[in-house]
Amino acid sequence: MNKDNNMEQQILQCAEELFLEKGFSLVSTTDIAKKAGCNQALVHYYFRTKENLFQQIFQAKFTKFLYIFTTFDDSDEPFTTRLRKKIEAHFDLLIENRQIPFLVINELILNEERRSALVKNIYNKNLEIYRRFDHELQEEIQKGNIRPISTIDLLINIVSMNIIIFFMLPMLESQFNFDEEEITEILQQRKREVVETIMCSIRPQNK
Amino acid sequence: MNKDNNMEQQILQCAEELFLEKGFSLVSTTDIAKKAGCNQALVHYYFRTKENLFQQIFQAKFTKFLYIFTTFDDSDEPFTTRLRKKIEAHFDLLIENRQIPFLVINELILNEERRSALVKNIYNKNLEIYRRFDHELQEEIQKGNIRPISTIDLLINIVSMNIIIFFMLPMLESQFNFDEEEITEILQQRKREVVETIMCSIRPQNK
DNA sequence: ATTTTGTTTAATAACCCTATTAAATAAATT
DNA sequence: AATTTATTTAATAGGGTTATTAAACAAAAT
Repeated sequence: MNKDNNMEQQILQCAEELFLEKGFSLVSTTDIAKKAGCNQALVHYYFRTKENLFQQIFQAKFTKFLYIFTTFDDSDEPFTTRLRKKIEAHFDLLIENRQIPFLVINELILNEERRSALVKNIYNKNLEIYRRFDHELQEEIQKGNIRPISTIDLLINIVSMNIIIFFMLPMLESQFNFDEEEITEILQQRKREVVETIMCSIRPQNK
Repeated sequence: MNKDNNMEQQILQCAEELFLEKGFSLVSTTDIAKKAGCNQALVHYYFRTKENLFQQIFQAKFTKFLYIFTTFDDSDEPFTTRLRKKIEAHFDLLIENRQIPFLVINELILNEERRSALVKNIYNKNLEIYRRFDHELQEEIQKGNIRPISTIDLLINIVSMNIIIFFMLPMLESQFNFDEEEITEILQQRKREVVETIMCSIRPQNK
């Protein structure tokens, strides 16, 4: 409703918030219109279908969700230092977008078509990055700096431990009544613990 | 529709399958009736409301989901052996109920009332078990057998790594076309990896 | 100033949803 | 056999949903 911020943007913005909160199916175009302050038909005028609108939002969120698979730091710091930073960066990204894990898991499980489209997309785009990481990791294992582990298992471990706390946030907020400050602290602590757990878990056996 | 298996059971059974597959809101009482082979009104006759029907199913699933929080093995094996077994038992339970993680996460995030009711219930029922586990773990840490870690972080790590693969199953099945046998193998391998990761992650620093 | 284009709304078609009602059928009890 | 009770169905109220349409309004271009 800002003067040069047009209604199309407003709708997109409101839809994003609602979808993140409740997922695709629990948000109606009427809800979106109400929040954006416009007529329900306008949502369809700009985006034609609800599915369309959702796609535009979901794609970007999914990339963030898989950050750990889709970025590569080629500075000359040691591997473990870079890995640690990558885990932290992923976690920080999720802190800024706390509902992403819920949205992604939810829609990916529920909607076969979405799954199919996204997986292919991401897979093709990031294969090269994955290969470089894979190569580096297996080299470190060869050198005996890291215990043997498959690249995919390690990445899955990281993603899983990074996202889990965000599934628990609604509980911490509404059941245990933590306030925003406490939640921030819990998240920071959890981040440290994930990094610690991962780093410990890849130490070679004989060291 | 079996002769002594009455329709009430049939409805419950079908509802369970559908809820596990799609969650509460994407399953209608009409869907349930169709699957059970009866009139839609009958679902309401036996269970009055859809919410009611769902509750009966969800409660049991939730307990399984938190198995790791709600069981205690007091055999005289060493702590780490029992921990390993507990992780495996939890994972095996999820193998038998693969959609539980999705259902639980989904409904717990979406529905404040469900959350509230269940959390209190579980919390009260299992506080004693949690305390015993906590006591044992911290004792092992004192003895230097395990690196310092909070009990809750350890349990969260286990749950998170145990459940994540079940979020990925739909993708493995429909996108990468793994068949049932391959999935079984993937799950077994993932179980081993989780156990390995956890056991490695709690080794004391100096060993 | 008027036409053209873009934005927004009210109205509505064509669904699907839960829950209830009364009526029909089947089973159990007297 | 007749009556009571339990099971099942058809019909429907009252609500919500997406998407489209035609009409109203505003802005830009001629």
